[in-house]
Amino acid sequence: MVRWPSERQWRDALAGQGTPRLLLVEEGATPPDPPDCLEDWIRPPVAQAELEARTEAIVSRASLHRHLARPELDEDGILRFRTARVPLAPVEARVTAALLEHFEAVVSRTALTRAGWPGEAPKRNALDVHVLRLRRRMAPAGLSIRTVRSRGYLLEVATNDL
Amino acid sequence: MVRWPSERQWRDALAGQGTPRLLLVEEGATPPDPPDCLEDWIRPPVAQAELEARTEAIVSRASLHRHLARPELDEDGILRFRTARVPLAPVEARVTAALLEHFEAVVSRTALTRAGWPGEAPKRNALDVHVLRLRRRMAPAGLSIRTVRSRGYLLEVATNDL
DNA sequence: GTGCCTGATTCACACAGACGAAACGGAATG
DNA sequence: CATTCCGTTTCGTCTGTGTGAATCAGGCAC
Repeated sequence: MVRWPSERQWRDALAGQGTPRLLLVEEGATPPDPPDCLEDWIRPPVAQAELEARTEAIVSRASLHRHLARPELDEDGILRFRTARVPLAPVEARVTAALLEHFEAVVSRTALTRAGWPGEAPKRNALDVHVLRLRRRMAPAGLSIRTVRSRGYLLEVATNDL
Repeated sequence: MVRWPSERQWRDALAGQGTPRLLLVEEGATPPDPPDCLEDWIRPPVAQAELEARTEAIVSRASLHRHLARPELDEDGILRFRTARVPLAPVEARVTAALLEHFEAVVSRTALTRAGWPGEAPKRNALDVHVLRLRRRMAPAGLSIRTVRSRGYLLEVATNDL
């Protein structure tokens, strides 16, 4: 539940990660063009029943929309998740493929290194840097890479905690 | 625009064929669970602006939902997409045809080159320039060509990000 | 706790290669 | 003719990738 337009930033963030949202359109403002099917709006004041009905409706639509529940990577290095398409560079694509083979599970640094550089591996830091870059690329698509110290990394759907 | 629940049957029919619809929920009735993303409802009386905004929103969602609605290119080199018609020059038309065969997927530069110049290919930059020109032509029609570095290009529906 | 070691994060930089854009001139079209 | 089409050259920009160094963070020894 987001105020519009005063909380526009938050709304964009939610939209980016595919979370359903209900906008409370403030006096005089006009509702924005919805970026997906998981957005609705109301103009307060409004009856409790109306609010509940609309909430239910978007949630219901959300469940219809769970097509790509897990990210997929095609052979051309395009990562698809929900409605997002993220093009990945060659090294990043290979590393990501390794992470996807164990989605939501830990993959060791050595495994990622082998995946990313089939020939000879560069210095240790190269992998770190690629993980950093991957994180930035995937963030808008609602994915995140979590560090498991001294064990490896883990690819997961971004959560909403701050 | 359908009354609910008195015209339930009609609504079901529209839903069945995937037509966008706006329900006018009658006094005392509760809006139904939406069967898809192309349905919304309002409870009269309602302001004209509100009505227009909601109509626009479903239509906009409808266009997002046309994964199946792709641009088409006829044999005279006219590209059609959503009401727009864009005439293409011969080379551009062949390149575009190749892009359309893999709509929303990557097509390599070499594949595009083969498509555009069945005989002998010109220099590397010729393709770049044609892509540039194509981009300018298609932009008004709501299409865009995305670069996937070192892999090729990808034709997609233009998004409205900033 | 304090201090230290090690692993992780992040930045800034260097470079090569891939792309993009503009401008030019000639050929084709109507 | 006036346009449109099309290939080339040139040059500037952006991206992918690896490296080194500074900073941060967790955990262990004391």
